[in-house]
Amino acid sequence: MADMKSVPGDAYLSLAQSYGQTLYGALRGADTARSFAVPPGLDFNVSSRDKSGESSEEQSGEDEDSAEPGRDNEGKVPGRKVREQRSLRLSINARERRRMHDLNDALDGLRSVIPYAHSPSVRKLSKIATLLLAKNYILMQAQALEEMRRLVTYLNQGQTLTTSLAPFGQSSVYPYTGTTAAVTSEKCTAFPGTTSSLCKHCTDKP
DNA sequence: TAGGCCATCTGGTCCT
DNA sequence: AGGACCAGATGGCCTA
Repeated sequence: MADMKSVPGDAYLSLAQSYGQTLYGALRGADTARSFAVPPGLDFNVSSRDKSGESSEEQSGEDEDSAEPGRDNEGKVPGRKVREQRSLRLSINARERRRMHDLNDALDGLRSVIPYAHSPSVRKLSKIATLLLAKNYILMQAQALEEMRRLVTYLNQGQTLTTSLAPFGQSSVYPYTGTTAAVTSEKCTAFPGTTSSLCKHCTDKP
């Protein structure tokens, strides 16, 4: 929570812009549809009520009335306050639901850009796996970028590779060992279709 | 059947 | 006051 609050305004804006692209996006696969499906047991509060809007909320208010037959001095509709509270609660619930759907849309967007097998036969990444994989992917990209920078610097120092070039990272002239290129071909065991260098399970192995 | 994952509800807190 | 965010609780679904 503190982390969220500490995000600089500009960063938050840029995040929000990309976030808005996925907001209410039309791309909702089968998995997403499953995620949005309302559990049968929650139908009372969610699906039927949200679809019919306010009228259904009033119906729940009437339920409250029957349970609470008291009448105030002003002759107001019995349980009106209860009904208002119920209505407020339902609107808060709907807002929270929408927020979580937006969060899931963002996670889907994240899944779509990190390298793992996106075929239907492969199980969708869990939320935690998505975040961990994304973090490792970012770290790996940063490492690769740094390595490329060092290579460019090295080449700019006047060294010419006159001899036949060995595959990247295995050159006898280039002093830095290519870790990323070598590792990325290995497959992860925890997340099928993913390279092991992205997976904490694999990278943590001794 | 236990455990993992998920969606939803709910009450609390903070911010505008 | 209303909205956003968060965390805990709860129950459903799926898989090993």
